[in-house]
Amino acid sequence: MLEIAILGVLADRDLHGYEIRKLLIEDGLLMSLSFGTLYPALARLEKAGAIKSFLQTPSVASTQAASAASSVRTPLTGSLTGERAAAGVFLRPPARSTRSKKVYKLTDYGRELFEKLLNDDSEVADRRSFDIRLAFARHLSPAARLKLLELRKSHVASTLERIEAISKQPKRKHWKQRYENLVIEHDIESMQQDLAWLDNLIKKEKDGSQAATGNGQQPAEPSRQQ
Amino acid sequence: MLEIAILGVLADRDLHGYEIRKLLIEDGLLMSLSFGTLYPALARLEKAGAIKSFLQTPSVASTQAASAASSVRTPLTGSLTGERAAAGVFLRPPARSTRSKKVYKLTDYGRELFEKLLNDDSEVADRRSFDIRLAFARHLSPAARLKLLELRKSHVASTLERIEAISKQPKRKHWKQRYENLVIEHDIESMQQDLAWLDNLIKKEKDGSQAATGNGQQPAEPSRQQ
DNA sequence: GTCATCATGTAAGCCGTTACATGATTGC
DNA sequence: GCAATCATGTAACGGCTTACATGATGAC
Repeated sequence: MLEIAILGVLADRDLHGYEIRKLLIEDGLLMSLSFGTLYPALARLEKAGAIKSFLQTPSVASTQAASAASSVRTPLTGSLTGERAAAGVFLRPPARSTRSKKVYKLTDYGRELFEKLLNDDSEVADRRSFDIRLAFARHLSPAARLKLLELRKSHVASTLERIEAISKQPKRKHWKQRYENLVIEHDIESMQQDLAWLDNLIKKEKDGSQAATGNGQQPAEPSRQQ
Repeated sequence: MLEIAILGVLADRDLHGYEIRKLLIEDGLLMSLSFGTLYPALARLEKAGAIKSFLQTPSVASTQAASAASSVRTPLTGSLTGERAAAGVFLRPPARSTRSKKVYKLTDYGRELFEKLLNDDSEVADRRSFDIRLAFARHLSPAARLKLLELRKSHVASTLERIEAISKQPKRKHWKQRYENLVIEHDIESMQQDLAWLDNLIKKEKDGSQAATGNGQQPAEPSRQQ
């Protein structure tokens, strides 16, 4: 889930860890994200070959970056600090911080993986997962988008049915006042709202899709990038 | 969180693990609960002295049970187990299965712990935790109940504000169409609904409380039942 | 000079899951 | 006889959190 989010933001542009977290949180995609989760996740993704890091110092750009990425832990001492000192004088780059950062870039495999994860419908059950996938839905084909929404809808619908069945259990009849019931009734309301929202999205999606196939526009995937 | 749920159902009656799970799920308190979570949790609670198990076999009752429980902690009343033994013989217990089960009983300490956890307001942030505590709210004093609701309300309200701020970010303006926005707008709607629900509950709670102090009725804890 | 923010990590631990192991009893 | 359900557990692992360790830089 975190993986998708990371790959998703890196699909638009290269970022370092700290920035990724900031973006994910400030844009409302994740309510919170600790460094203790993020950095190991980045390490895992890099190890898997989905992303590749390069050190970014004010002057040194991406050519050297490749070499830095190879070593497990580059001694970023002596020469580097020297370069930085020199560079600081001339460039005064991203406004702030000359400190070396590890900037991550999506690899080809990473792009593949992103698409795969985005299309993997096994996790519609979890709202958080679904939300993140929907947030990146512009990277999906209209058909895949519709499938995502329909799947989520059917999941919510069946959960709703299950809970409605519970709330109608005979023993609940004389529990009307109990707090248990308040919770369940609230759950039901929430799901009904979710369902209505999904229905609405599905409708819009179908309209849009129709329009697109109708007039040759392409609202598909690559149109968004920068 | 699981702990509260377990203690909560055991507050009403003695149950064995399998039954606890069934109850918790069938009553809609938990969407799912695996044995791999439940049994270790029961073991932890017993080790902590909050619950105490005794073996229940169709005829042979708890004289042996006491020894089976081994007691890391307080050796509970012998008289209690005696009563059980007698009951087992006469009552022809739960109709089914002669297989030995470990029936759990809340200890005095367990009742204390339950109350403490129920009154511990540190976890209003998580809806699941809040829901479970609300479901057992009949065990709380009217004042504590109100506090629980108010705290949850203030949490949801501040989260809502945060997200509304995000959705109003200038950069979002020209993102109207983006899927990120759909997700956020949906979050906002959900929270608004939650807030309205909470407001309603709080109002009802206050009315009930007022009525009680006003006319001498006591809608405190036991009045709610049935 | 000190505090907030930027920046990257590690370690310990909680909470939960699935999968595995085991076996009795009931209903068909 | 066979499948479903009852019943209790263990092992391995996943995902996330907090707390810790470290240090540079910018703002006041």
